[in-house]
Amino acid sequence: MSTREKLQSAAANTFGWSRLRPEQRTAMEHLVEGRDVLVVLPTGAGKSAIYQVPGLLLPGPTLVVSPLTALQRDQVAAIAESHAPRAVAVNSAQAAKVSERAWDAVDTGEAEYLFLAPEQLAKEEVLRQLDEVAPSLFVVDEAHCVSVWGHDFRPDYLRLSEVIERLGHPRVLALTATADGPVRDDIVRHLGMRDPVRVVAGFDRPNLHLAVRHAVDDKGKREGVVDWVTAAPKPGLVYAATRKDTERYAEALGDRTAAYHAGLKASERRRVHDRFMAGELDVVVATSAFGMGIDKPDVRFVAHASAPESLDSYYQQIGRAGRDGERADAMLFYRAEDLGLQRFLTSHRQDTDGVRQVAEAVREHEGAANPREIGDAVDQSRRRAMNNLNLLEQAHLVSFSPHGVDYRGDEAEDVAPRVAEIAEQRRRLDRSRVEMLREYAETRSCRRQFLLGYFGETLDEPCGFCDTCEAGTARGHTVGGKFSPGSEVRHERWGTGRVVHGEPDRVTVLFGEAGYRTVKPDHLRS
DNA sequence: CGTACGCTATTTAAATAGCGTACGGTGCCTTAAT
Repeated sequence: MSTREKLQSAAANTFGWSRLRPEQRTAMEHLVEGRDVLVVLPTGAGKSAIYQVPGLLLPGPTLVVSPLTALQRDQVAAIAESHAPRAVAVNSAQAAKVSERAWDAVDTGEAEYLFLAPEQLAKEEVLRQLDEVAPSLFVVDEAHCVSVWGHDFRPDYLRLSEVIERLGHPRVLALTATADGPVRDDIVRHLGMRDPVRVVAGFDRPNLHLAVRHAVDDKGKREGVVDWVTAAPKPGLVYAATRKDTERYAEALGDRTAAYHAGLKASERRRVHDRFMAGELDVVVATSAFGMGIDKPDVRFVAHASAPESLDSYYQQIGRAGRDGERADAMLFYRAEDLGLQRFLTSHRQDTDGVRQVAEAVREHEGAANPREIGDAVDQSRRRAMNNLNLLEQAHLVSFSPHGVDYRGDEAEDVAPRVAEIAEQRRRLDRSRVEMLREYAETRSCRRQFLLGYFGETLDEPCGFCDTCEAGTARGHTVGGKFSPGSEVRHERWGTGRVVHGEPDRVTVLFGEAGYRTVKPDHLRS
C-alpha cells in the first residue's frame, strides 16, 4: 500500500472519515515521510485529523502540546469517541494519580496521544519520561501561541525547540487557524522546524458580513454597541477590552447575557460556557479569554466593543461566527482612542536590571545551567526570569543546549543594550500590528480584500458583502499590479517588504525589520 | 494611552471643575493553609 492508501484506510477505519481534504492529505503525507509541517487552516477544516491519522502509522506515541487544560480535556474526550487508541493528558488540573496512570498508559503503548501544556516540558522529570517513551510526532496545537504568548506571557513556549532537539527532533507539526506572516516565521524559528512544508489554505469566510462603525466619543460608542446588539439576531458574542467593560455591557444587555473573563471563578466560567453552548444564553460579553476551542455553529454575530491588539486576534475572534455557513455579522465598533489600551498592553517595559541579573547568574554558574536554577538564583518571578533568559538568547548572549544554558557574550560586556535592541524590535512589530487595526477600520476599500491581503491572500474583486462595498467606496480604492498583496517592494528607509494592501495614495507593506508600515506609492520600487 | 475615581478647591455653600493617581489581558504550575 502507498502512504496515501494507508492514510486513507486508517482515516476511514479508525475515525470513520471516508474522504480526506487535499490539505489534510498533503500535510499527512509529508509528515509520514518525515518532514516538518506548518499548517494554517481555518477552524472546521479538520486540523486535528492531521496528527491523529499519521500518529497511528508512526511507531512511537504522538505528543501534543496544547495551551489550555480545558482544551486538552475536550481533545482527549473527542478521541475517546473514535476507534483510535487512547488519548491521555498530564497536567496540574487533574489528580497526581491520574497523571501517573496516563504515563503508564503511554509507556505500555496502550495510549497513543499524550497532551501536555508547554510548562510541563520545562520539568526535568517530564523530559525524562518523554525520553523513555520516545514520541515519533511532536505536535504544537494552537501554534500561534508560540509567537503571541511566548514572548511575554508564557515564556515556556519559546523553549520548545530545545525539547524537540533533546527528543532527537521527531517530526514537528505546528497547527493553527490564524497566523500572519510574522507569526508564521516566529513559529518556524522558535520551534526550530527544519525546512518545513507550509500548508496554508484559503482564509475567506464569504458568509461573514464585515463592517465597522465609527464613534466619536466613548458614551456614543457604548450606546451604539448596546443598541446594535439588542437588535441583532442571536446568539452572538461581544468582545470587550477589559473585564470591567464585559460586566458593564452584560449588565446593560439584560437577562440572557453573561460576562466572561479570566477573573471569574473557574466554576462560573464553565457555567457561562456551558449555558452559551446549550443555547441558554443569547450573548456572552467576553475578553479575549473566551474562544479557544469554542465551536458553536449558529453564532450569528461577533461584535467588538473595542479593537483587539492585532488583525490576527480580530480574525480569529470573528471566525467564531457563522460556522454553519449561514450569514453572520462581524461588526467592529471603532474609536481611535481604543487603540491606546492595546498599545499599552503590548508595550512591555524594559527590565534592564532584571536582564543584567539573569545574565550574571548564567555567567556565574559552573558549567551549563538548568533554566530553573537560574530562575531560583535571581530575585524575580519565574515568568520574568524566563522572559529575560529568552531575550538574552535572542540577543545571542546565552545559548541553550540539551545540557542547559551557557553564557556566550564577552565577560565584561553589559548585556542591557543588546537586549534592549531586541526588545525594541519586538515592540515596533507589536505596535505596527496594532496600527493595522486602524488601517482596517479606516480604509474605504473593500474590507475583505484588506483582511485577506493581511494574510497574504489576493481577492481580485471587491467582495460586495462588506460595508465599504455597500457604500460604494470600495471600487476604485484598491490598486493591483505591483501593489497587489504579496508583491515584493523596496523602500529606501525600511528595506524590502511584501505588500499587504494597496490603495491609490497609500500602500501598506510588511517589512522584515520595521513591521507593518503604510507609505506613499512613490516611495516604493518593485 | 485613556478612563475612572477620589480628593480638594471653588463658588450659582450643593454642586462642579480640576488635579493626581491607579489601572488595564491572556494560563500554566506550585505550595500552603483550610
